[in-house]
Amino acid sequence: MTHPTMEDVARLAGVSRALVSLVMRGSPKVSEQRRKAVLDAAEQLGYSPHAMARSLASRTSTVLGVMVSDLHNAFFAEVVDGLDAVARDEGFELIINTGGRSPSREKRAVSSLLGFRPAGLALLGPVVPPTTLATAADQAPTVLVARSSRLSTLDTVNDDGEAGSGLAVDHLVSLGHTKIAHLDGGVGSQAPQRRRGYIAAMQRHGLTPWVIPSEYTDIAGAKAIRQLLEGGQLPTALVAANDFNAVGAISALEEAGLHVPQDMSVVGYDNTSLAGLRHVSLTTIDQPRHEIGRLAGEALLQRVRGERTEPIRKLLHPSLVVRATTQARS
Amino acid sequence: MTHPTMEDVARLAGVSRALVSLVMRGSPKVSEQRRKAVLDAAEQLGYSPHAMARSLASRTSTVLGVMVSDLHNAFFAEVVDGLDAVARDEGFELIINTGGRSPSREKRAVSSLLGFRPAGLALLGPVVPPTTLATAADQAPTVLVARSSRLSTLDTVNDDGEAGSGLAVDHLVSLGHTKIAHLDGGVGSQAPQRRRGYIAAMQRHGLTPWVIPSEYTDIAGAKAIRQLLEGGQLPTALVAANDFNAVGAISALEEAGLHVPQDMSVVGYDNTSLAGLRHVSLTTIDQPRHEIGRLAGEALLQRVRGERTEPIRKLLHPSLVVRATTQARS
DNA sequence: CTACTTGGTTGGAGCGCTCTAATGCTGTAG
DNA sequence: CTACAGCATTAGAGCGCTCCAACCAAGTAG
Repeated sequence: MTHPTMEDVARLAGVSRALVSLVMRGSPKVSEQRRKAVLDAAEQLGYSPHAMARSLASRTSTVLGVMVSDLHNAFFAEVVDGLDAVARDEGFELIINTGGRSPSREKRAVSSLLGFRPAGLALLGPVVPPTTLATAADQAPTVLVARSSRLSTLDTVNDDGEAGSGLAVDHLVSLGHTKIAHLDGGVGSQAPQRRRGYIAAMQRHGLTPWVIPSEYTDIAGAKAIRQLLEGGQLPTALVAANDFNAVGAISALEEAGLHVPQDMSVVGYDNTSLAGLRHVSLTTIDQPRHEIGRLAGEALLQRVRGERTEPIRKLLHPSLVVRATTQARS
Repeated sequence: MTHPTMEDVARLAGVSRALVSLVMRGSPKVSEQRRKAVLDAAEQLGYSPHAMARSLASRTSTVLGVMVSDLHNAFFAEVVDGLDAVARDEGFELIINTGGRSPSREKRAVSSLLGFRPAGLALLGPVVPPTTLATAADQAPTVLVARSSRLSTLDTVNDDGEAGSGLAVDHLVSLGHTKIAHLDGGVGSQAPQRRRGYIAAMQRHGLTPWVIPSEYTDIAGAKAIRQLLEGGQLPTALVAANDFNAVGAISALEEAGLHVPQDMSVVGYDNTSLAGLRHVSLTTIDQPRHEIGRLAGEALLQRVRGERTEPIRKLLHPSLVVRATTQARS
C-alpha cells in the first residue's frame, strides 16, 4: 500500500532520479540501454508516477474538472462522453464531480475541483449564481454547457431550444395541424427558450399560440391534460416541454379514451432513451449531445492552450425525430 | 489565473507560512487576532489552498476515486449519490472517472485515478479481468459494486439477484399463477443470478422452470415474445430480465392483441424511472441503489481508516414494487 | 529570584516530482 | 596532443504545502 517513488526506481536501475523522470516522460534523449533498465526496475517495483507531485513540480496540469449538476440526467452523461473523447485525444483526463442540483453543493463541488488546479473547467448545467461562475472563470479557463452567460471570460455551448420548438411546430403544421398547444416547462432549464421558439414559430405560420403551464415530469404532463379535458376546447396537437412531460400527457389522453396519434399528435423534446422504446415510440426533438460535449471540450482546450481569449457562444441545431405519435390531421 | 500561495497570504498578514497553514486547517491553537488577520488576507487575495500540494506534504488524501463503468446507466448514478453522501459526511471528496464499458479504457481510468494516490477506490460495475482488480486493490483500499470477486484484499457490495427473482416468482404464485416463464438476460451482468433465483423459486413451489433466452433490451424482449407467440403454448406470467426487456415484451403482447395484466402478468427488474412512469406502471424489483452506495462508502472508509482488513461481502435485499402489470390469474 | 509551564508562533526539512544548468564522456578536427 | 563539439547523464533547487522541534513571551509555583 506504500508506493515506490522515483528514487526507488533510480536506485534499483542504478541511475539518477532525473534520468527516471526523463524515461517516464518519454524523452528521446535517453539511451536504449538505460531506458530498458529503468522500465524494468519500474515494472519490478510496480511503480506508477505520482500525478499530483508531477503536476506540482511542472506547474502544469493535464486535468480537466467537470462539474455535472445532475448525474441522473442521461443528457449530461452523453455530454461527458463527448468531452471525454476530445480530452483523451489531447492527453487530458477528466475528473468529474457532482452538484446534485443544489447551488451550495455545486459551489462546493466547483471549489473542490479548483483545489486540484485543473487546466480547465467544464460546468454542465450549473444552477449557481453568475458571480460564482465569474469566480470560477477567474481561476481557470471555463466552458458552460446548458447554461448561458454574458461573461466574456467563459465560453458557452448550448442546444438551440428555440429552433427545436420551431422544428416541432413546423412538423405539425406540415401535417395540417393548426390548433397546436405548448405544454410549458415552467422553471426547468431551457424552458423559456422552448416556449419562445414555439410562440415565434406559431406566429410565423400565422397561428395563435396557446401555452399551457406544466413542468418537466410525466405527472405534470398528465395533470395538465386532465385539466385541459375538463375545459372542453382541445388542440389537435401538442408540443410538450420534454419527453417525460409528453409521456404523461399521452397517458392522460388514453385514460380519457383518446388515441395518439389519431385524436391528438404529440411531440416530445430531448430524444431520451424513453422516447425510443417501441412501447412509447415518441416523435421528439433530438439534441446533438455528444457533439455538444465535443465542442465544449474543444472550446475549453483552445482556451487552455491560450489559442483564444475571446468568448465563444455555440448554439447547436437540434433535429426532428419522427416516430409514431404524430400523424396528419384527420 | 496565477494563484496566490500561502507565502503571499503570510506576507500580507505579517505572519509566518506555518501560521497560515494552521489557520487553513482550523487549528484551535491560533489567537483570534492572528486568525482574523490571516483570513482577511486570504480573502483579499482570493486564496484557496492547493489540494495537491497539501496532499503531497501531508502524505494523506481526502480523495476517493470512483470508476463508473457506464455513466449512462442511472443505476450507477444513484450509487454514486450514496457514496457521495457518506464521503461528504466524513470529509472526503469524490473524483469520478468513466470507463465506457471497455476493459482497456477502464484499466486506463483506474490507473489514472490511482495516479492521484486516492485514499480509496470504488469500482462500479467494472468489466476488467480479476488481475487488474488485484493490482488496483494492491495500491489502495478498494470496494467493488455490482461485481463479485473472491479476492480477500477488497470488499464487495451487490444486489441479491437470486432473492430478487425469487420475490417476483413468489408474488406471481401468490396471485395464483403456475405457468411462469423467465425471460433470460443473456450476457448481461447479474443475469445468471436472476436466472438461478427464478429456477430455485420455481422448484421451491413445485413448479417447472421455463427459461426463454433474451437480453437486457426492449427489442430483445419483444422479439422473444413474438417467437413465443408463434409457438402456441403460452405462460400466464413473465419474470423479465429487467425493465427494458419487460417493456419490450409488453409491447409485443399488445401488438398481438393480448392485454397486460388481464391476459398476462409481467414483472420487470431494476425499478428504473421508466417503470414508474404512469404510462408504463410496471410491477418490478427494486434494488436499494442509494443504500448500496452508502454501504460501499462505509466499507471503503473502514478500510481507509484501517479499522478492518478482512473482506466484507455485502448482499443487499431487493424488494418488490407492485404496480399495474400484475394481477390474479383469471 | 529561579525553574517550569503553557499557549502561541516560527524556521526548516521534506513530500515526489520537474527542470535548468552543469558534468562527464566520447569522437572528430585542428 | 589539445580543443571542442555533441550527446547522455546528473546534481540541486524549487513547486505549495505540512509537520516537527525549537522558540519566545508571560504567567505560576517553589
